[in-house]
Amino acid sequence: MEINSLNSKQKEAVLKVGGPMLVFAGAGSGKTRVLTYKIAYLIDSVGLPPENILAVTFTNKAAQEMKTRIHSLVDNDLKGITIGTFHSIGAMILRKEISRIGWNANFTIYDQADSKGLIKTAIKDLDLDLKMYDPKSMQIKISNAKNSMISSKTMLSQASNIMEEKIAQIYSQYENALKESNSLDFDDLLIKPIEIFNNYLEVLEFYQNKFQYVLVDEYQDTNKPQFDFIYNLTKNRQDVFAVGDDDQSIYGWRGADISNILNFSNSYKNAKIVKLEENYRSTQNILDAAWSVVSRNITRQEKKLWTKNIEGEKLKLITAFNEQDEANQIVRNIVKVKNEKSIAYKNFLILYRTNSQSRAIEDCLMRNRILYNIIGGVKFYDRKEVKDVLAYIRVLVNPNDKISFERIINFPIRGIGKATVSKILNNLKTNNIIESLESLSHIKIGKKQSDSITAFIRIIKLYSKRSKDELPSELIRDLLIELKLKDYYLNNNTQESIDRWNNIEELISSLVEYEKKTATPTLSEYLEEVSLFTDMDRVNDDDDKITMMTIHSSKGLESDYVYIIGLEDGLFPILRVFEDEDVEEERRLFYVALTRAQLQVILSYAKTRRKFGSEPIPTIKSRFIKEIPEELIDMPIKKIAENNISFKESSDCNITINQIIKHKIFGKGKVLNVEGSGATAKITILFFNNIRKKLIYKYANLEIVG
DNA sequence: GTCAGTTATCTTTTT
DNA sequence: GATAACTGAC
Repeated sequence: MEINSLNSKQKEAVLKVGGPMLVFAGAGSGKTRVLTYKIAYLIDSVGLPPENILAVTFTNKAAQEMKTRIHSLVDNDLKGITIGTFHSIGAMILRKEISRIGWNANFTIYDQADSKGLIKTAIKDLDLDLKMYDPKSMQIKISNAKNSMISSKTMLSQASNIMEEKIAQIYSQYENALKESNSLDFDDLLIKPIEIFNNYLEVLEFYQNKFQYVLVDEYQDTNKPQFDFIYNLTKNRQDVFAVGDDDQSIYGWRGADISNILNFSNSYKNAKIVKLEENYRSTQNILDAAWSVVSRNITRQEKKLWTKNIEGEKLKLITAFNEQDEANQIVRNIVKVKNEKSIAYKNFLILYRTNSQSRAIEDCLMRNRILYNIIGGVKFYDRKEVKDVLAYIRVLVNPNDKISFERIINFPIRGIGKATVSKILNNLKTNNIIESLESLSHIKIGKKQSDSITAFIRIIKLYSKRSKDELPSELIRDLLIELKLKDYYLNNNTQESIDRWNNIEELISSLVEYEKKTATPTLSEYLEEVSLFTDMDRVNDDDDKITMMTIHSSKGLESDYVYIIGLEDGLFPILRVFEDEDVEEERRLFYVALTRAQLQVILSYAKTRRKFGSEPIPTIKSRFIKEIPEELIDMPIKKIAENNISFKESSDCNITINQIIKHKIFGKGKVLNVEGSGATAKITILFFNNIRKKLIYKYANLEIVG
C-alpha cells in the first residue's frame, strides 16, 4: 500500500484512526480509493483484525469491488471481514437471530411483486375495495411507514380518518400474513435487526464487539433504519467512517434522508469532516456544466470540484423529432465518434430517466447489429418462468411460503383453479401449508382436484426430503424432469417458449455457478443470494458493448462518452403533480449523470414522444438544458427563429402558477408554468389525465376553477 | 370450476 | 407494448 500516492485530503481521511469521521467525497474524487486504503491501513498498520471490520455498501458489486481492491493492498489475510450491502448484512444477522422474534431461520425474502401480492390479499381479506385502496399505493404507504419506523399499531392510533384507519389495518394484516408465511420484505431486512437490538441487549453487545470499526459508503443515501442500524453499532466506540456526497443523493423517494449526512456532527459529536474536491475523472468543461447545474440547489453542503484535467470538448446537444429519431442520431453519433477516435464500443454509456426509454435505442442498435448491454428493466430473476422455478425452490425451503405456493400449485397446469386454491388455503390447520395438506378429508373439493393436490404434495415432500442431502442443482434438475417442464415449454414450439425454457436452463447454470464457489451449498443460501442480487452486479467491462441503464443505476460508474437522453420537462425532470415538486433531487440526478463522463457529454431530447403505444405527444425541452451555460454546449444547428403569429392584445392573461383550470377538450388540470404575459402568454398545464400541454392563452379558452 | 382469449391499465427511479 | 383483470366457452 503506497500511502503517498494519495493527495493530502485523502491521506488525512485514511490516517485519522478512531472517532467519527465524515468524508464528503465529490464525484470522481477517489472515494473508493479512500475507503479501500482506509480498510487496508486499519488491518496492516493499525493491526485491527479483519473480523472486527464492517463495511457497508449499497450494491453487491460495490462490495465485491471493494473486497478485490483491498485484497490487492493488504499483506494480511482478509478472512473474516464483513463487506456487504445493508440488506445482505441485515439478512445475515437475521438468519442467526430471528428465532427470538418468532420467525424461522429459513424465512423467505419477498421481493416487491411478492409483497404487493400479499398486500392485495390483505385488502381483499378486509373486504375493502381494490380501487379505493389500490395495492400499489398501499405498498408505498406501508413501505414509507416502515422506513420511518412506524408500526401498524402506531399508525392505527394516529389515524385521523377512516381511510387512514383502513390503511393501518391493511398494514397490520400484511404484517400478519408475512409472519404466517415465515417471510420478510426488503424493509424488514433493515428493521428487524434493529428491533432485535432494541429488545435483546446481549445481541446488540455481541455485534458492537464484533464490529469495532464501521465504514459506510454512499452515506447520503441512508434512510432512518439504516442510520439507526449503524448508530446502534457505533454509539459506544464512535469508530465510524462515513463517505458520501450530498449532491449525489438520489434515493429520497425510498426514504433516504439527506439530513443524515448534512447533520452527521449532530449525531456524532466531535466528528471530523474532510472534503475531497479534486476530481480525477472529468474534463473541466464537464465539471463546469455539472457545477452550474448542482449549485442551483439550496440544500447542499458548500463545496466545489476542481481538476487538473484539460478543458476538453464542449457538451453536445442533439434535437430529435421523436424517440426513433433520437435513437438514430445517438447511434450515428456513437459510430462516428468511435471511428474518429478509434475507440471501442465499451467506452460509451447511454443513460435515461426511465427504463422504458431503452426500447427505442435497443431497436436501433439491433438493426445496426451493434452489441449492447442493458442493465435493469425486466430483470432476469423477475421473469415469469424463472420466478416459477424459484417458487418451487422456495416452497421446498420454506413450506409456509403462501405466495410461492399459490404460484406453483397450478403450474404446470394440474386442474386446480382459483376457487379450489382459496378453499384449501382458508382451511389450513397450521401455517405449514405442505404438512396441512397431507390430509384433505375435511375440505369440500372434487375428487379430481383432491387427487391432483395429493400428487403435488407428494412431490414437494419427496424433494424437500431429498434436499437435505443432495446437491441442489441435481435435485432441481430431477424436479424439472418430474414436472415435465421441458416438454411443457418445448412442445409449444414458439420462439417465446423456447426462450423461456432457455431462461430456466440459465437459472440452473447460475445454481451450478453458486455451488462452484461455495463449500457447503444449500438451496436456502442460494435463494438469499438471488433475492438480494441486482442487475448492477452484471456490469462487465470485458465485453466490447455499449452499455445502457437508468441514471440511478449508474451511480459510481464512469465512461468516456456519456449520452443523457430524453431531456424533456416531465420526463427529466419527472414532475409530480399534486405534491411539492422535488426538482432538487431530479437536479442531483442530472448531476450524477453528467459527472459519469470522462471526456464528453452528449445531451438529447425529442420534440414528440409516444407514451406507451399512443399518439406522439409534443414535449417541452428540459429546464435542465437551460441550466448549463450556452458557451459550454456545442449546438450543431443554430436556433431557428420561430414564426411570430400576429395577434390582438385583447384579453389579459389572469392565470397564475398552481391554479386549477378547465379546458374544453382536455378537462381539468394544474398550471405548471406561465411564460410571458397578456394574450400571448404561454401556459404549461398538466391535465389530470396526465397529458401535458403548452397552450397560448388567447386560444386556449381556459376557465379558472380553483 | 377451469382455462384460453380478450380487454383495461399502466411507467419514475431500486435493495 | 406488457401485464393483470375480465369474459365466455367447455
